[in-house]
Amino acid sequence: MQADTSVRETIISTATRLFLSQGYNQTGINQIIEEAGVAKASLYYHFPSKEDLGVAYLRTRSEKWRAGRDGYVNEGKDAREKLIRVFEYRCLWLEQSDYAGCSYTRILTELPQQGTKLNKQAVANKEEQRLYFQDLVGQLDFIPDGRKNDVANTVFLLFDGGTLQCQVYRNLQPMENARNAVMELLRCHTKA
Amino acid sequence: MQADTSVRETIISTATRLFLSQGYNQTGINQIIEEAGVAKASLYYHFPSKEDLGVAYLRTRSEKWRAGRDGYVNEGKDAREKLIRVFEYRCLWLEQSDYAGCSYTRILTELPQQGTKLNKQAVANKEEQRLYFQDLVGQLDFIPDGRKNDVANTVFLLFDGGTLQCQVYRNLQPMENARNAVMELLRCHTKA
DNA sequence: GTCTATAAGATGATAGAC
DNA sequence: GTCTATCATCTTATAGAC
Repeated sequence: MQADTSVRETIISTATRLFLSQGYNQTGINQIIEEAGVAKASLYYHFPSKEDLGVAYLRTRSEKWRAGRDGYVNEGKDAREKLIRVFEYRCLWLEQSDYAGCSYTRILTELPQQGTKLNKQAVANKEEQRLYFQDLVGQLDFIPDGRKNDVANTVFLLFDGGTLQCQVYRNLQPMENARNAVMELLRCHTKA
Repeated sequence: MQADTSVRETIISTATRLFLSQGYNQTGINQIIEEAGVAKASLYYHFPSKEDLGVAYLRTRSEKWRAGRDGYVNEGKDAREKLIRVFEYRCLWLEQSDYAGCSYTRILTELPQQGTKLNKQAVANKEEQRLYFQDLVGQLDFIPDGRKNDVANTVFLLFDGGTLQCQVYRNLQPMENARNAVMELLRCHTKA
């Protein structure tokens, strides 16, 4: 039981490192088992297929993101501060992964075929992200109810755009630009 | 000479269709030659490797994008109208490709290894995109010079975010949201 | 649960005829 | 320039011993 958990987690963490640095399709099962130091049949004992390992990878990644994000964000004293802090935590997150970008988006781009287990998992993770921003913007009482959807959409666009461009340019500037744009967006709305 | 051009273009257009719908890594040489109706050695006569075909694909895609964009955008009467029209043309473009997203971004995500011919081509294409927005925003005379970089960055973030989310959700709503956000961003700056 | 050895098929690429 | 036939390698996955 202890050994079981350990091997399984070793495989996931090795796969995570390789998927993030090389991409899912460019990482073969052989490289994963070699660098994890386990036998091929051990991997297939814990995961029926590479796709199932991919699903476990996305789920683990999502749990870690949400836990880290909530811990950091909830130190903000109100919804406005919390929203800004999501963008600041995203900078830490991107730095930690060496600018690997968004794992959900990357899987969706590498495996565009709809309906597969892995594609569906990635879509679900992106949807969780969208709803998180919608919820947070909903708590901004200085924004009229009729404008909240527009603001939430714009914030989500800036978040995705910033994440993508940090991946492309391999530095934090785009995410900082996105955070600044959100701050200005909220300022504009207090004026209106 | 005539036949040469024709076969080469058939290969590129077939590869384009498959790369956009399935992704680069998930499209094998065998499928390309089969659907293009040419022999394997013919493909390797025109392109030394799959990567070279990938570079030709990106270049062709970029030429087509810039030609279509400029034709549509230059009907706008001033820089402000032109900027909005980029986002409107992007909607047409995304619809035409069945929401395939940005070919440059997708290649960068599928082949993150820096320094390869294909990766460098994609980075160059994205840079052209960034400079295009910088140039257009630079022509907006109602924006103070000191703010132009910030505005251009935000516009570029919304463009990339919109393109990505249209790919994920397979509809035009995110790009329309992005266009609306740009319109509001420019309105805010005229007020300030 | 973990191992070694192997299978069946796909991959990118080449040789040599025409 | 285009073809057929072939190559070495890599891919995911499984069988069966321990």
